[in-house]
Amino acid sequence: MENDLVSKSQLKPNLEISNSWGLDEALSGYYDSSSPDGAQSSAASKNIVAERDRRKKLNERLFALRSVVPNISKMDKASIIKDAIDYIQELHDQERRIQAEILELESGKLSNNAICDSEEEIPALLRSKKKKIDQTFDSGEARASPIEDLELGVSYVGENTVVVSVTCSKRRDTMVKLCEAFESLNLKIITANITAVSGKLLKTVFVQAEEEERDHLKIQIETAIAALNDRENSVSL
Amino acid sequence: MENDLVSKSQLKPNLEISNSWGLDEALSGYYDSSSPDGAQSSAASKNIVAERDRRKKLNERLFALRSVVPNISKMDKASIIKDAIDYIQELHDQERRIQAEILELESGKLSNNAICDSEEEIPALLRSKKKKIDQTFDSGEARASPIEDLELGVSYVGENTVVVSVTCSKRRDTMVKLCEAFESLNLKIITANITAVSGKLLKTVFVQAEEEERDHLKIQIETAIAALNDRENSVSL
DNA sequence: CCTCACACGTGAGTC
DNA sequence: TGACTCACGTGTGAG
Repeated sequence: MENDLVSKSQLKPNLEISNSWGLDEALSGYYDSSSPDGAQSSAASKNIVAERDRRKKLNERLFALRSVVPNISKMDKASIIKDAIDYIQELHDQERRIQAEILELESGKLSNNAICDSEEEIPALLRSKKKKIDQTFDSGEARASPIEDLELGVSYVGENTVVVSVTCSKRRDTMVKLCEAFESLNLKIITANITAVSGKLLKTVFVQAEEEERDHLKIQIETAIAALNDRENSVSL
Repeated sequence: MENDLVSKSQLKPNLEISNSWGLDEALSGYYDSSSPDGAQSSAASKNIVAERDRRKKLNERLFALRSVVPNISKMDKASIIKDAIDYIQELHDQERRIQAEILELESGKLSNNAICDSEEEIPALLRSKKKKIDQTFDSGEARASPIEDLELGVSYVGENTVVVSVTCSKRRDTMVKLCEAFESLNLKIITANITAVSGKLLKTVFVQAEEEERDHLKIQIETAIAALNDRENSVSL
């Protein structure tokens, strides 16, 4: 029997959930309502059908969520949520950049329009990814970055724990930016510590993660920091 | 017994962001694989623990989803997803309008005459949009979470050094806000350290200052943090 | 065989 | 009280 309404039957955006199993009716009328245990089972069956209903509603919502997120990698229940989270964060990022751009366009009104290269901002995340990569590459050479002399170490130390250590030179708001970068990643942070001493800034974060996530984590962090640098460049505060 | 991770936080608006829940996991009992019932229970317990793990992961994801959505009405599992859907759609709408606006601004930039003097250039569209952007942007990634359970200690320790220690509960972006508060004061910071552990946040700052400046410094810091909270509050619709 | 993801029924807890 | 949500353990089917 199909226990699963999400994986196979609803591969397309067709939203007909409908109950592929009609068992609920049979279950409710199955027991005798006159006997005392019948009353019990009646209450129980109500609970059952209510719970079933709740579960169905939750699934409907879940895959309604999937339908508003553009690129869903896997049909996995957890992956759907994860993709939604990533998508929202990307939208947030875009929003940030766009807002900066608008601010510039508004208050700037200067003849210099070099930064806004008339590239449409909203094409979607498919291109935004490309853009991000480009930005990362670009800011790799840019020396005007707010975060300088960056050194990033990501190592697995056992017990599902990855230790991330960052050192960079301390400038104004560097601390803030680093914190922002890490907060934006929604990691499972066990403990974090950041300390500034003699012009340097050291940050150590214990993250709960598998060993296999290490490389991905590192790339994530690099990207987040690069995005910060890029944001800084485009805003040119 | 604790059967649930949400109900407690559901009662009060107090939200534990980081995984206050993910502590227990070390239970993995090994049975002898040679004995038949041992194999049985081993398989069963494996299944159990796997399922439990899956459920936990799903909850974490769900809850991470909640953390990236600004205004969550109810802590309900289904409501979280619903709010996320609404929020994504809202962002989509906004994106669309902003794109139109940027196009308009760019095209108008060439034939500009009186720009940006006021909002007249962008009739009413920008106003609503702008408000929304500010709102979203101001709250950073997500919800408005003021700095709670604040404890502030300022003491002179000799050698022209004042030690400031702050403890508060860790919410989303609390770290960022605290750093912002301190950066805004332009203190002569000798060394600073901030660490997050088990839902709490501890910050220690060594400031070069005279003993007489102590009280003033304390008031300054209190004011800065209060200003952060106020700024957060003023976003309310 | 075993892992993964799921739906299910049930008891416990809340308002 | 009953109408809700939730976590749990279990059975099942796909890969």
